[in-house]
Amino acid sequence: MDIREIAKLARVSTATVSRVLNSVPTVNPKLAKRVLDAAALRGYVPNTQARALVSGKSRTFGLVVSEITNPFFPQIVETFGNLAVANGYEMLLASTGNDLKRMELAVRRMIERRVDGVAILTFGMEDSLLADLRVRKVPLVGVVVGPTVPGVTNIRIDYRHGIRQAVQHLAALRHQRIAFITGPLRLMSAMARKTAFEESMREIGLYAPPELLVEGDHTVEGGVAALGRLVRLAERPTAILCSNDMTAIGVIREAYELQINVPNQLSVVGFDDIHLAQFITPPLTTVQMSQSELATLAFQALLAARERPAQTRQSNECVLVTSLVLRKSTALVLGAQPIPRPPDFIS
Amino acid sequence: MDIREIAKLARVSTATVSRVLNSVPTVNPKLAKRVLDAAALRGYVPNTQARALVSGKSRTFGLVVSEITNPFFPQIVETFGNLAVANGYEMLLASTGNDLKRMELAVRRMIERRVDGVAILTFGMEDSLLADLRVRKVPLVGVVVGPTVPGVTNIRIDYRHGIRQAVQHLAALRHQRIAFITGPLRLMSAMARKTAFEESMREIGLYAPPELLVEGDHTVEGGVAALGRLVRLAERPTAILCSNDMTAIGVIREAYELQINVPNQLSVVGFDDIHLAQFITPPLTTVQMSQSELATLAFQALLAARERPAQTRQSNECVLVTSLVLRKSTALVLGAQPIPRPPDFIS
DNA sequence: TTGAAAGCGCTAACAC
DNA sequence: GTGTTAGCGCTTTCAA
Repeated sequence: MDIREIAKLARVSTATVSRVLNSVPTVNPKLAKRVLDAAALRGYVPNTQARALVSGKSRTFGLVVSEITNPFFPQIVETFGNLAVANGYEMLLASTGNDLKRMELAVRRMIERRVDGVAILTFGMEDSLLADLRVRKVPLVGVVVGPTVPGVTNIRIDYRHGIRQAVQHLAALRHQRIAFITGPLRLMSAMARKTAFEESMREIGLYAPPELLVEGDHTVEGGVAALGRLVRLAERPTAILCSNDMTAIGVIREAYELQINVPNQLSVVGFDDIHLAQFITPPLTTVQMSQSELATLAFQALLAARERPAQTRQSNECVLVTSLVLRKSTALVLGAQPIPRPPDFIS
Repeated sequence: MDIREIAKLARVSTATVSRVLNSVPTVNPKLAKRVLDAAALRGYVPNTQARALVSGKSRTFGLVVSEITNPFFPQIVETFGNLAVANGYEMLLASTGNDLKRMELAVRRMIERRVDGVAILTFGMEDSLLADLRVRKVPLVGVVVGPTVPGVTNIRIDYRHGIRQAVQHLAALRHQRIAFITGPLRLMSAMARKTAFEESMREIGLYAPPELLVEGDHTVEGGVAALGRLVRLAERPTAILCSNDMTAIGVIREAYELQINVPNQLSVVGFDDIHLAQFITPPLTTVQMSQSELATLAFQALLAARERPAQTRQSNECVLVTSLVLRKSTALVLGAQPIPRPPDFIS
């Protein structure tokens, strides 16, 4: 069944059917109704491939993430996908696992399917991803940590804001020995978080000795291992800030194993605020980086690029702010004396 | 850049280029090399829409799930997506939230993009999903709980096997008051799990009184609420089997809140074995329903349907078995006397 | 305002 | 074994 069949049934030309289906306003309402009725009668659905072929637009956006099974990403996929559908687009999903081969495969798929734009939300716009897509003038948006990437919409994450809040929150609870468990330091995003931590500490006159900066890998297992190392220290930390929530979950799990009470003997703060963070025991205090906001920023940038000619697209930049969410995994440092209440002003 | 440009560069016809690119074996290797070189030189990538248009196959499979943010599904999406790519397909993802409107939208999208098959992994092949796709002879595969659905590949889940193992495991730990927290009972899958529980109990001469069967909703919050109700009982259960892992996580969280030790004062068993189950505290004993196996079964069925003409496709059925995974959230019932060791045979 | 017809990039039947 | 060519289903000039 095709447009010709509907045209014949409605006794108009295929051009008119096409116009009606694309809401071209200059069509006689009488004819339009005939077309719509015919289409409904036959259950006609236009063929997207034919449309794409002639229009040169696939109405598909690519979304590149690190790993769908990483709890950080499903919310992004969900939001991006919903926005896509709401705007008549489809989403081409690629999960690269930060692996070069898979990145190249992802790019190849995007090009084959002629996507109208690609959002790279792997927290590092790897060159292997960019080069081919650039040549083909595919609109690009991605998360940036270092210098602004030219010819691309940059979503800059303000790690500092949330991490500073976390550090100051811990300091307010009288913590001084605050450890930081990093992510894999080859990832720019992990590096940026670590740097933000160090700067935030320095800012309030605290010092994080090297033994309190331990490298994790953004997995639960990594958190488990990292706590294992930290408790062997002569002087243990009283609080731990983690580079992501999965790490924090690992820390809490291992603390339980080691009979260390969280938050009373050890305060733990995560990063990301994945959905699950509020449901672990105790509910995790963490720095929120809104996944839905990130996905929305990325999608909007792609949608905007659609209208604009390629040369007008100078690299613009937007910022995603992070901020602390207080839950139950932090407490006053053990043995801290409450400051005595001053005599009441009135009585 | 198109096939003609490559043809000209390689001094052959477009037909030959097409043959080379599709690995038709009867092409002169000399010419083939010229074509491949030309394509590589120009970075030529065939246009999938044009291919789809002429071949009538989009090389896209639809995947319908309930909710990507439900931790059960990302692994399915991952596996299905990887298999798709490995076989030259793309995945069209739809998340319906068991909502009628969204289901219909999903079907519409699938039809518009002319998918070559649809896997419905929402644990209930809703009629609103099936009708339209059937009319258009789209190969279908789905999870079935009740009677076999005709004209579709049915993946039947053997809930009984795993749940029976769970019940017998608890019984072996001397539990007699075993509660079951169900999912939303309008879902056939939740109903099937509940039934499997009741039958497994009866089978070993245990009885689950109505007050020990409480309705949850497959969320963490639901688990929290359900435990709240169970602890108010005059005679509390000593073990709880949950209809899914999220519920179990909720139970464990609330137990912590109520100072009930899991597993020593309360044994908890989940269902699904989501990735996270092994990382909560204590690691969750649960009934595994392999997500990757499910996705693989679904994908293979779609791939197989591709070769077969529509009428040959009588509804075939395959089974996915569930089975208990032992971790740390269950223990001997409190106060159970160990059975005294008999005098040693030798001494 | 509507229709006729060209053509998007590719595959496959047919001819050589 | 290779080339010529007719479409796949649609949009979009252009002419009426």
